[in-house]
Amino acid sequence: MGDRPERADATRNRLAILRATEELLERHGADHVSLDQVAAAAGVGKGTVFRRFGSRTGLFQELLADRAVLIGEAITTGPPPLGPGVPPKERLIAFLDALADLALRNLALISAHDRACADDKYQDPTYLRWHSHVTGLIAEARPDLDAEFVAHTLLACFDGDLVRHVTANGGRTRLTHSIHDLTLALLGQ
Amino acid sequence: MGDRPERADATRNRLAILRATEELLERHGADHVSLDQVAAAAGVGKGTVFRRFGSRTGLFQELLADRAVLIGEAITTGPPPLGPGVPPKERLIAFLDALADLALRNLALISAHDRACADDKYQDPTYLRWHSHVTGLIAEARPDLDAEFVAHTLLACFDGDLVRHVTANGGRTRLTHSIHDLTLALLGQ
DNA sequence: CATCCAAGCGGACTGTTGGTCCGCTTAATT
DNA sequence: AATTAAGCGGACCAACAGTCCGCTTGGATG
Repeated sequence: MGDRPERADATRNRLAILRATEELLERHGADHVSLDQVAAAAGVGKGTVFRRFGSRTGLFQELLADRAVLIGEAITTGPPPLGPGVPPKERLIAFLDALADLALRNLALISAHDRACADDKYQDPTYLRWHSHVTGLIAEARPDLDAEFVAHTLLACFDGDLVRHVTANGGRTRLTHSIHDLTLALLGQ
Repeated sequence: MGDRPERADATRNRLAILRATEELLERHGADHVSLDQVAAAAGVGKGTVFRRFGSRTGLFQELLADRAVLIGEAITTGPPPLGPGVPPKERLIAFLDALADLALRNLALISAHDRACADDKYQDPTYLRWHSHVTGLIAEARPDLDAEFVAHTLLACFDGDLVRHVTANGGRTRLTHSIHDLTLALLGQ
């Protein structure tokens, strides 16, 4: 394919946009971040943002994908318990712990991503990867359940608003404990 | 309090707005329904919509509250298994079945409501009522779990997009069966 | 029935935002 | 140095939530 390498200025701008978006998300809430602001903060024109990311949704998807790279590698080729080689129950718990960690460290991004992908949540590559991983583990541990459905339900635990709401009173330990208990109850024992 | 009764024209317009909203939701998808359209379809001015419902969110909340009245009565004062008088497990399953029914009959409304309440999901009176009901039943059946958290998770099964996605391949029976199985697994057999 | 007035009305108007367009600039290649 | 397509930026557009205010009217009063 004629996939020319990215031009130097394009690379510079792409990184500036991603960094600016993160910073704005951090500073203002998950809402209240318009693409005009992003463009201004990144020191580029609005057109540049849209040419590269296609849409608001695309921007947040790519940003989340970026933050999810490490987990993605860990579950496919990393060592146990995230990587293969342990019973599904342990592996699922390890994965959910990792996700909780990611969610807590990127709360604003998660919320913004949720809202931006409201329509086509089931098209987002990152979500799909997570979903298929969880589906596989559930199918293995509890073949009697509708693994796909349960996987969606489990991933719903990381909804930005829910995470914020739960940690707001109970802190991070409440979140991880609750998910832990929920998962064990689900998988039986 | 000086709560004058609603003026006749106000009543007429309120009903027209609610009916128009339902019809537009039905016809077009959950998105693609602007309040300008609603006002036009109802044959009233835009100001009238906002005076009565306050905001887009308010409109969808009130519409959902309307559709949820019957279930609300059934769980507080109705006969078992929705009303009191049976073990929590049965009562929870009956409630979730009723919700699934409601969701399936009002899919577009549910989606629109979800999106409109994205910010303050935990302020919506209808959601709160459902949540506290489910929380109570779970606390009774499984005192070892974080009932509030699990209740949020269970109610996430009725996310408009998830319902659409699941019923799209598997139909209504897949939805109810999956929820059924999930609940039983959670409550321990 | 005539009068009155506050509740109600409607639609023009505003501010914000996601997304588009197109003439100009520049990185990279020759 | 010349060439050219990839990239740029910001003016522009359309859609939408929400506000405002001068006009209308339901219904209460005498």
